[in-house]
Amino acid sequence: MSTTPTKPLRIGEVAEMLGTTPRTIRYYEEIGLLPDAQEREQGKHRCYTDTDVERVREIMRLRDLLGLTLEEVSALLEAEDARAQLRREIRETEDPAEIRRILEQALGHIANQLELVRHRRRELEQLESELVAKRRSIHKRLGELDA
Amino acid sequence: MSTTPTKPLRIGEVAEMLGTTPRTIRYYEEIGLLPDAQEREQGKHRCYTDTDVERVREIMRLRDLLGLTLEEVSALLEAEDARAQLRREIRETEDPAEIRRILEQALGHIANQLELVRHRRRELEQLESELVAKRRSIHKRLGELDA
DNA sequence: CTGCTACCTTACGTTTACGTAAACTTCTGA
DNA sequence: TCAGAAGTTTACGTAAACGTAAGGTAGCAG
Repeated sequence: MSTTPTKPLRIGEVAEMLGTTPRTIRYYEEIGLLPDAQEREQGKHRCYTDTDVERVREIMRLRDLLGLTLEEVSALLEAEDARAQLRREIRETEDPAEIRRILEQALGHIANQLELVRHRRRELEQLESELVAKRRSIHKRLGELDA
Repeated sequence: MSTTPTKPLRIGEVAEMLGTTPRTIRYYEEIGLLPDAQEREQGKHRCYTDTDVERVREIMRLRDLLGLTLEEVSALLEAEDARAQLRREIRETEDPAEIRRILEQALGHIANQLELVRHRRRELEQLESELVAKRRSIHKRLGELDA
């Protein structure tokens, strides 16, 4: 997945890629949504991998599409965190029971997200069909106007 | 306003029906999203018809599902406003050309809303399928763990 | 080395969408 | 009629999610 050693990105580049601002990314780091990348020394420039970029994109998507607060996003993203942790632990041939526990936990978090997403989608579909009905009604009246 | 003479509701009832607060409804009125119902005299209680309730519900839905600001909602709801205006004008057997103009305008606003809704829905579906993929991947790894 | 640009930290400012409090009034059931 | 619940106006408060400005630094091109 992240096995491709891509050139590290600076905060401005990441921001532009995602249609946001450096301030927003720093803010996410500030509130703990993003890890202080690469144990940076004070004053040094932040640099990001494309895995980091994906995480920011995911944050913004959950925020926008589900209308979650950043705190709620933080809770939901525990699944990603668990998977990341898993990748680290797997390298050390960890106890299979522990691996199973982590996987099952991630599964639970993903189920939560899916529930939210599907609920939202149903609501949107409802709204969409109401709009279509309205449009049809108007078209009908326009037709009657011609008669 | 509506043809069914339902018992007028007070602000607290409306709020509870919609899972919100009186303050929110007053706020919507304050910023012009809701008309100051029924040319109320200073200090008298507000009262609402079920048409009014529907409007508030619609506002909240657009706000939540599409993530719009109240100002943006206001712009989108011009379609409803046009339809309401239409109903008034139709009673006075207005010029058919004018009616057609209003209808076509409402049609445009509804098309706007539909575009927004559909775009959102597609994004949600994308997110949903990614989640399903992740889940499948985890299940697969759990299966391998058993082997 | 020099200069320029993007970045860093700190800290206060801003907008949206209400929450909350106070002092008073309108309604409604007994 | 009258008490108490619910409503009204006015006005200040607030939380989330950044924006913005100031004063200094890192990093790279030449």
